Amino acid sequence: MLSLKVTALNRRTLTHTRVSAESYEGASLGELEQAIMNLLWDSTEPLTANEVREALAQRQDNEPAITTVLTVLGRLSKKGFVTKDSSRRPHEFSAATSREEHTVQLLNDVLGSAVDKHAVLARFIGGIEPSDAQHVRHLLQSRDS
Amino acid sequence: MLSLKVTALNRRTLTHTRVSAESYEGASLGELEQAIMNLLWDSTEPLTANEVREALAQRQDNEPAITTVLTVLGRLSKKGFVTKDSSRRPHEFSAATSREEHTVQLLNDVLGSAVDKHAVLARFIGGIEPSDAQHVRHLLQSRDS
DNA sequence: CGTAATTTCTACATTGCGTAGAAAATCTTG
DNA sequence: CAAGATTTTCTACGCAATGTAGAAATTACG
Repeated sequence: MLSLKVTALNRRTLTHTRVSAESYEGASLGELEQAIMNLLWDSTEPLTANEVREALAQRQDNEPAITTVLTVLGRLSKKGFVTKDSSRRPHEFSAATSREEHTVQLLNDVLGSAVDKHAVLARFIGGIEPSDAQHVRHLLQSRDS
Repeated sequence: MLSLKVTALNRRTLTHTRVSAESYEGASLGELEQAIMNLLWDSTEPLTANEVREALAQRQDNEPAITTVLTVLGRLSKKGFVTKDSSRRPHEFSAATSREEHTVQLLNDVLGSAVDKHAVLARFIGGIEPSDAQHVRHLLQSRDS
């Protein structure tokens, strides 16, 4: 997505124009970013920076400074993963998309990058657990047909 | 490098349960890394660094210095994506796994990181193209028949 | 208004990748 | 075998992303 256009410029700009290649990388998050997204996904309500911070501490991870939490939340906002409600006083943050949607996005990005989609699907389907296979069968039945 | 030791100490402080969606990040490659992997995947024979370099030039991409190619090949080796045959004089490099295997690995990593696998599969299957759905149907039939 | 909470701004350290020169190892050839 | 050519390793830089947080600005509250 974002990465593709820059690639073209890369030829001229030449050296030192670092670009994250694969589209699914754009969706890959750092450790703290991921941890925070998990909190937001797990919460039905939006969370404030302080609530996030406390939740992180509770989880026995580290307890980052509140500014750290805000910085990361800001970056996640900029990336479109988080929505910020600045109208409320302690600003409230929530996940922009559901966890499943996000995961599906990753799956589609990966599959979309496949040269031979059929071959990939073949191996993928061939390798999933029986219960999952059964599940997929049902899904396909109740799909469009 | 000096930094390595320090890094280890810092890591200890930050230690997270590096489980979650971490794994597929290890499989994400930079632009040049990806380009080189594609060359190796496209080639039936192992390639030398110079062959890789020339192929990159041919593809109208840039023509990196041979040392650059070797550096990247070395990194890919270290990551396990590339196998190096040092017994032959210009060392020969080949992809450690097939492109499909690699893609499937990515898919499984993503799916493995899913909290609610069924929900993810539901959305995923629900969203694929009809032709792919058909393909998956066939795959499932001939699966554990 | 003044203090406390909150948010933004700025900045530093580390890491991964693209990049490649310098130096070392190895090969080729006369 | 020596000297040049080729190949490989070592070292290092620039830059972007991320984790980290202090300083400063903003806003809320008594």
